[in-house]
Amino acid sequence: MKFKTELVEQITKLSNVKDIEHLLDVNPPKGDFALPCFKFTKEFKCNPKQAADKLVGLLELPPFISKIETAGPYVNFYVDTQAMVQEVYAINESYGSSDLGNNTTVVMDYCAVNVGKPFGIGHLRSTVIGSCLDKVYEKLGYTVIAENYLGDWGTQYGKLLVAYDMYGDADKLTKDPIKHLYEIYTKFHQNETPEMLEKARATFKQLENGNKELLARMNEFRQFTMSEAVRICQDLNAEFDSYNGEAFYQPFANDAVKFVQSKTHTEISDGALIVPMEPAPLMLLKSNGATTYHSRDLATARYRIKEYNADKLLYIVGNPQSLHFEQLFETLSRCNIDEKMFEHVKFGLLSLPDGKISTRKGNLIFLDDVFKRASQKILDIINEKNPQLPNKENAAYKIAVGAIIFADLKTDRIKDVVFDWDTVLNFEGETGPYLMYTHARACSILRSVEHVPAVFEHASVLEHALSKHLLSFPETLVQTHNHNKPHILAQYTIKLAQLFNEYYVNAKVDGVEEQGIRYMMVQKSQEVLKQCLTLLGMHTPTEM
RNA sequence: GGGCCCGUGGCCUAGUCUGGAUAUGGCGACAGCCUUCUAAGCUGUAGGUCGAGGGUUCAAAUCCCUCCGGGCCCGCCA
Repeated sequence: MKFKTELVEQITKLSNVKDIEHLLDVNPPKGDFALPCFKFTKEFKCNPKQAADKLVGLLELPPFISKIETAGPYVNFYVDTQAMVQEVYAINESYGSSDLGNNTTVVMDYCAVNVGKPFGIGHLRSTVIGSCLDKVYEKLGYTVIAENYLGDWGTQYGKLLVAYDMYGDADKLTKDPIKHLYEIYTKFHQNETPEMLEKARATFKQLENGNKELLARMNEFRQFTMSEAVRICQDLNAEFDSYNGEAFYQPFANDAVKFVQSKTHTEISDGALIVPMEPAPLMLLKSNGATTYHSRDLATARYRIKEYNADKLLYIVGNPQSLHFEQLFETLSRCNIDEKMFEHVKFGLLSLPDGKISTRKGNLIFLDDVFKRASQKILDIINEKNPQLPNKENAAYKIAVGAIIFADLKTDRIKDVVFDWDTVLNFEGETGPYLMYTHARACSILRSVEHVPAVFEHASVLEHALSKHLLSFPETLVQTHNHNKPHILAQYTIKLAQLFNEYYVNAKVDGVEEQGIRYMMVQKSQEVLKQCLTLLGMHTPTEM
């Protein structure tokens, strides 16, 4: 915010105290900005309270400061409401955009669906976090390449192929492919014997050796999986530039192994080729010579840097894989690739009230079912509150998706989440529907009230907090980007909605003297709210 | 045995990076507010040893150490 920047500049001039920008409290108990003066005592040779008084005397006040006062060791600054409202007036559809990214290219790896497995609520986290960061980075001037790194290689696909041989049904496969594959895969695990496992390994080996029949079948499974993923991701407003997965990168794996061998020390351990490191070595090749998850990831990283000209790679993958990525990044670093290029954007585990989710156990919750139940409940609410709303089913679905996305993005991604239907089906308070409803309310005013020019002299205390918050949107985006944490934006959006609703009930727009300025505040609030929702991957209904 | 993460009112949660004034909101509970732009809203009340102990500091939810509780991970799955 320009007010903060200018104030920091003025304060910085007065002493050698460093980093005033961080010292300045932007959300103090009194005023708009507050400066604690403890750090000035040495230079000013006095106590903190006297330092505060001295600073007030020395400071050349910028014109937008309407009041300044000391409170013990603090200096409190009050920003003139009218000055802020004038800044708000300048908000437009490119508000918050910047060239921070300077067109550097970031490859984001998220969603990562597995062939033959349904899109469960577990994949949701990666997808919504990744998609939000994708959009925020784009807005900040980065070129983002989103890759849905398909899980389609490894022994588990030997299992899937064997399972299909044993339990597969062509009719069921055409009717509901993903459910059927999931069924037979679960059945395989329930009945698994050492012989079956051996057969799965052998089958995968044949797949690796290029068995045409098996490859064709895998390809068929892959197509089914992808079309389902594309459909769900579309609903979630997540778009991918590539669906290259493990099978795609597999052919580059041996080259990657040679590359690592040429750059850094490797060892043979129990017949496997490893890069030794603490606390655990990274395995490049299994004792039978087969490539590993790690060698494919090394190949993938090299490919992305070379073919996509990536300057940065973000892996939006769950917490449990932390060690995997530490090992991967350490190895790349030993190969003289700058470690700073890589970041594991990790997130907490999603579990059910009765424990872990596992494809093998078959207790997965299908995302479609969550959408369905949430839509139904929202449809009931619409029928009760606004039965004449056009296209109700469609509206309910979009609101439901927004509710589910927001529930996930609202809290720090690092925290584990226990899936709970009551929470998911609550649409009041800090929820997606609350935000969308707030947006619809704003749109409703803009539709029904006449637009008249804003008179800045009508600015009052009512506009103060809302204006200040609107003006901190650009910093919020930068912070969201700095930490790769969508909840920073989500929390900002909640606060915006709260302030707007407060404004809504206290500042009537239609037919009052202040109509112009209030209409403008509603318009700008709606604009920023719309941007927030869009960046979070949610819809922006104009009525609901 | 080793490593990583989390712990904030009954429940969920912001703030921890970068120490600063009476710790942020929500759910649930209770009490109010629709003849006026959408009540999926707004206002108020009750509810807190910020897991525990020690240390650093003028100042600790925030930094350091120890411990406790929970989760996750530690080569031939990915």
